[in-house]
Amino acid sequence: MKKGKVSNAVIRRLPRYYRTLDTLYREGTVRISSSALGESMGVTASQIRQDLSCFGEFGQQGYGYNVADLRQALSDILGMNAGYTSVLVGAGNLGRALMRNFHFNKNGFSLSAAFDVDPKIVGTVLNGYPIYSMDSLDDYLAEHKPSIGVLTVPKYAAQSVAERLIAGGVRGIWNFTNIELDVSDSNVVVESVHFADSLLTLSYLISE
Amino acid sequence: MKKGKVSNAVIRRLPRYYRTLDTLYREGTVRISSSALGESMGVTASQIRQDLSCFGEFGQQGYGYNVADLRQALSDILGMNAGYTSVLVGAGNLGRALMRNFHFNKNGFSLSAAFDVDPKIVGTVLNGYPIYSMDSLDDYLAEHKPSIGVLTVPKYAAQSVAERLIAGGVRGIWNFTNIELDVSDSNVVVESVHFADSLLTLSYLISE
DNA sequence: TAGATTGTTAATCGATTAACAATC
DNA sequence: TAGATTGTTAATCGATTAACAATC
Repeated sequence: MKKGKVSNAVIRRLPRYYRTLDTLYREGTVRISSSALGESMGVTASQIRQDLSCFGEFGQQGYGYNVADLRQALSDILGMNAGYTSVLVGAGNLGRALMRNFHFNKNGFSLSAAFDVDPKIVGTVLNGYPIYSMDSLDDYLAEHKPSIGVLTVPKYAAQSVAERLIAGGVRGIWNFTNIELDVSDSNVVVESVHFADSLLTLSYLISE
Repeated sequence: MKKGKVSNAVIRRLPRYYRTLDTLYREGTVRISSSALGESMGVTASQIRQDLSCFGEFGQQGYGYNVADLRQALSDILGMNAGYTSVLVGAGNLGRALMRNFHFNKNGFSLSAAFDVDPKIVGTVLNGYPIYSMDSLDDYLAEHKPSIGVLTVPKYAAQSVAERLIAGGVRGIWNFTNIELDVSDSNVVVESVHFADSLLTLSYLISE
């Protein structure tokens, strides 16, 4: 779908474009110009037009962008309609918080199952998601071939579980553990949510 | 403490420098050169030296950097030793996951209390942190003047709670809600953890 | 001392912004 | 049509990398 080399800076802005367009769409806004969109997001109109031009032509001279169409285009670009599937490994506090609160479906990912070592929760169902034993992870991966694995295990288990996920064929790991995963397979993408980095950035900013 | 204008790109790299140095420190590494550090982090030695030069001189020609000293310097730069305090608002799944698993102290923030609307948990203590009623939030802020507020409330409550935190004098908000907070006070910093943006970035990357 | 490695200046590269012809 | 706004090219700005004198 994508063409040419899209810079990381652009890629990181795409979700926010989508999110803003989605809000406008839900509010019933029909059209918006790059300058109005830029104003509302605190970026320049030039940047928006330049960024979008990496993927095609979505606007119309003299009119701007149709909100519904651009939202749809962005969701396609982001792969939200590709039918990606996911499994979650580690149904502790954070894993359960994601299972209960995070809208996987709204973001294009169906979550099919969770895995944990704790026999007290293995076999239960949380918010509609079954929790299976870690022992069955590898067989499950082989059978269902999920696109990504959500990694919410304790730190010490992170690397070994990541390797099992990769051996099982996932294409991406959504990493919530605070370690740098050592992933040699260059076809597997790791996206990390580093809570501590975020808090320390805030700490720096309030220190200035 | 900081001098001059430090670019956002540099600021965002600081926590990772700290994290890497901390790991080296715990492993007992005494000294490291910018090239060795760069190699292990996947960045150039030039960038590390250039970044650090924003804050002072921490190395020694022919030797490199003393790991313990540089780690300490980074923690100072990040404000980890400034005695910052925090409160958490919204003790739902995510809030409780943070209270149980996130090491506030290791990151220089003492968490003094949590607040929630649910009468079933108000008055309880979780992992040593007392959970108080939302009704008492404003008085608590006035009395204790925490540095930051951790915002883990439901979406619909986010903006109004943020305003109460700001009125109560916090200098920063660590925002886990998926909305763009409208903060007019330019002295208050908002740092957001956008789960959906992170997952959508991963989605894009595996689509390539 | 000789070798290593810093901090910093200069060169390069890439990303953002400005400008404008095309055109709805 | 006239006004508005795009997509894109050119100009600017900023960030990264390379080079090297200083020096431990």
